[in-house]
Amino acid sequence: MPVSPPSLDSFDLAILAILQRDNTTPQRLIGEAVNLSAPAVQRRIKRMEQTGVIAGNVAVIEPAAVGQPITIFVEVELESERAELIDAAKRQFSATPEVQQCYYVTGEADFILVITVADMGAYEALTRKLFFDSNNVRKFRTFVAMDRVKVGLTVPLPG
Amino acid sequence: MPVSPPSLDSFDLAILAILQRDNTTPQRLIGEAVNLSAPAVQRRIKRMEQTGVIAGNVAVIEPAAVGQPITIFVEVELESERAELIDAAKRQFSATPEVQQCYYVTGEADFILVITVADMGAYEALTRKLFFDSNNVRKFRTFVAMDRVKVGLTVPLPG
DNA sequence: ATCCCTGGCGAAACAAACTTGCATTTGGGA
DNA sequence: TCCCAAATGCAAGTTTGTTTCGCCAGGGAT
Repeated sequence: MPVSPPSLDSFDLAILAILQRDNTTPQRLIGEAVNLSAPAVQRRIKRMEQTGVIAGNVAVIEPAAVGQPITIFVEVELESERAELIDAAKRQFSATPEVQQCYYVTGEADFILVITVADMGAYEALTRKLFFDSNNVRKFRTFVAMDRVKVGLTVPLPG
Repeated sequence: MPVSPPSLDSFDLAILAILQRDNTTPQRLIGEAVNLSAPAVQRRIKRMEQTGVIAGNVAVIEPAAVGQPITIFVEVELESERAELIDAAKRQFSATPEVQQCYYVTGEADFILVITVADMGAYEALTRKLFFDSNNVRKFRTFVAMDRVKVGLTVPLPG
């Protein structure tokens, strides 16, 4: 929830570059890296958290280690694009834990989903629940990930 | 870098569920939530970090706040699928900062990319660099995200 | 030009969380 | 039953993060 129009200077960007790689970095070290005192770093981080520049602080879990070794992409095309039905789909996808990411897109598809499952049986069950039972899905295309070459939420930062 | 075959019990899973939502949660509170002492929580976290169950701890940055408001999906199809050329593509995509995520997939495409850019001009320049100059890209399909409905790396946890 | 006010910074005191060592308990196997 | 290994809880020590304070620079009004 953004609070005010943030304007980031090069200090903020340098701090973000460190935090999006490892947010357990001590503020003292961040300060040394960007030439600022630790309290100044702390103030900037707090402000960026309040203004929503920093959306969250999370641990990244290896899916394979918790029994979800398969990552699948799905392009979903709806029958009807009525706003009401779009919203219903958004809500359903958001509420499904196996749906790790969901984007509403332009182009030949309406949604793109990133799904994490234990095995293909689980995926098959999920497709039935999400797509066949929906009555508003015209078709969907499945891409199974053989290699998670690059994974993350890292954003390129200017400077 | 996994060290040993990890086996997670329900305590570990409960801890992970908390950390992948907010890894700044004090260990004392985690302990209260899962009925364990703070040091026990700390030991388990450390072990999961060493065994690679926890792949990292990162701050999530709002792309729009740092001048990268556009998210784009790209399906890439190569001319040749020789292993050597596949590897070259993996390396190039990995090394490109705008490529936030890259997966090597089965199906009608070879790669799926998640790209973050400032504007469509930047995307156009990137396509030229990544695809047209490559001489190994048969075609690619672009999907521009209108709504990032659900974003994250959260993994569904049993229990 | 001076005064005042606002915002940011650095230094130090303070509080909280993290880490470590040790005794105890629990569970399995001989 | 006895013993050993692993994990837990407790308590102390250490690091980290947080707050408070005073200082300095920039802007606007008098």
